[in-house]
Amino acid sequence: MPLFALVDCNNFYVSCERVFSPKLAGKPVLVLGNNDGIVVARSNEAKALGIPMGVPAFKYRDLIRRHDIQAFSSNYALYGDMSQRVMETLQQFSPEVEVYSIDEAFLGLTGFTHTNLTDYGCTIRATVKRWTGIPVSVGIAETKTLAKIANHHAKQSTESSGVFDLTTWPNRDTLLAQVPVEEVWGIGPAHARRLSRHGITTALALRSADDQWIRKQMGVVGLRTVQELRGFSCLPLEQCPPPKQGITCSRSFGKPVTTLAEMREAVAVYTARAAEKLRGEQLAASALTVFLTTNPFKNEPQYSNATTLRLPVATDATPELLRVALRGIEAMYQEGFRYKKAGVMLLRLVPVGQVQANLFDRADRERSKRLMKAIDSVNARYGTDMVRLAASGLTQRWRTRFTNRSQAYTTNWQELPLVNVQ
DNA sequence: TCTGGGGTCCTAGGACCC
DNA sequence: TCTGGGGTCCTAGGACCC
Repeated sequence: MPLFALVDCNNFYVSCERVFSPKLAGKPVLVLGNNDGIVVARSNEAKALGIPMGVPAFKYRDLIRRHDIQAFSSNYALYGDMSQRVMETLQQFSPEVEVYSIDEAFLGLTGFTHTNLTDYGCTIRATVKRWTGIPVSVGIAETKTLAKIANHHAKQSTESSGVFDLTTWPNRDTLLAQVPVEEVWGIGPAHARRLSRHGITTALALRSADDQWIRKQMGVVGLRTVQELRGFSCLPLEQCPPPKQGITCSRSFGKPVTTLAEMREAVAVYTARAAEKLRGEQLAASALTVFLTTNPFKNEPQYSNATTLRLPVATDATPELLRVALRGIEAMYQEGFRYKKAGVMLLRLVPVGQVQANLFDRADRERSKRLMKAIDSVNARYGTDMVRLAASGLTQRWRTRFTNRSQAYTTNWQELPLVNVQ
């Protein structure tokens, strides 16, 4: 029988901040997303004060002040590095580890029959905490979907102390009856609404749903979820991540954009950023999508559009991608709207070494490769956008605001934490 | 003033092929 | 009155995830 553990970091971004600011322990803490706009992580204390996930921070400004809640800008350099430390620590506990997201990993425990799995989970938890400072929860079950539920239970219940083994739990049905259907992995708002209209409101009810009906309503994905709830594993461990299919860079604007000149600048900045990521992954793009949209939350004229364009030859050079992206945005841009967001997606990615040449290709690819390499290394050393194309403009407008970002404690020599020794 | 960003997979339908 | 069947590829849209 297959067996899985889901190891999930508790309030991950907040926990990363706390590792380097221990005085935040026990206090309400938030981490905010792009331009400090919305809440992307909350400590338990902040959850208890009633701050939901994903809400705009400005709506809770009074509450934040009243309870002296610490609100950090997000610091992805720090979170990415801390994540890597956690994932490396987990490697020793199983030969099969799937890094599922920045703060979660599935461990294959199939064959660990002579181990007390609850004890094992406690060892994992204690080791990760000691080595990285990050608290985690561990859920163990026969399928990934059930391991998710077990993990959720481990986090919520006080007596499970962060580890929960569903395989030895005597009254599974009682537990599944307490899990709302929308909390099941793979059931989003749309499915949850449809299911509840048919009286299916808990994980237990979903488990006993009719296969034909599920197949028709929710496709094969939904059917897999139901089978997984029944204990039949349909979702295997994916140990080597599949190659990336697309690279996106998009942003909401701090202030609405109302001119084509500004829109061109924004698109130029996003294209440059996406192209940088592309080169970092040693990939080239053969197609590109640009999109723009107005603010759907506002009661004003709405317009959104997207264009996909092909590159004659797959490329990773910013100037080439930029020419195409600007052509796309100019074709779509309509005067008279207040634009809220735009973005660029690089698609049909191929490894740089395997680019198919084109008979009519006139570009000097060697030269542009050297140019891109020079720009990337200058920017890596002296800071983002130190060197950039003129189309990106001279203002700082398109840079994300971080009013309260912590230091890159673990990835930048200039920002190492200092310790006073008496 | 202020409502995220970056992904994946599946399905249906159209175009096209023999 | 009769108007194929089977296959592939591509795209757009919808659903989900963290």
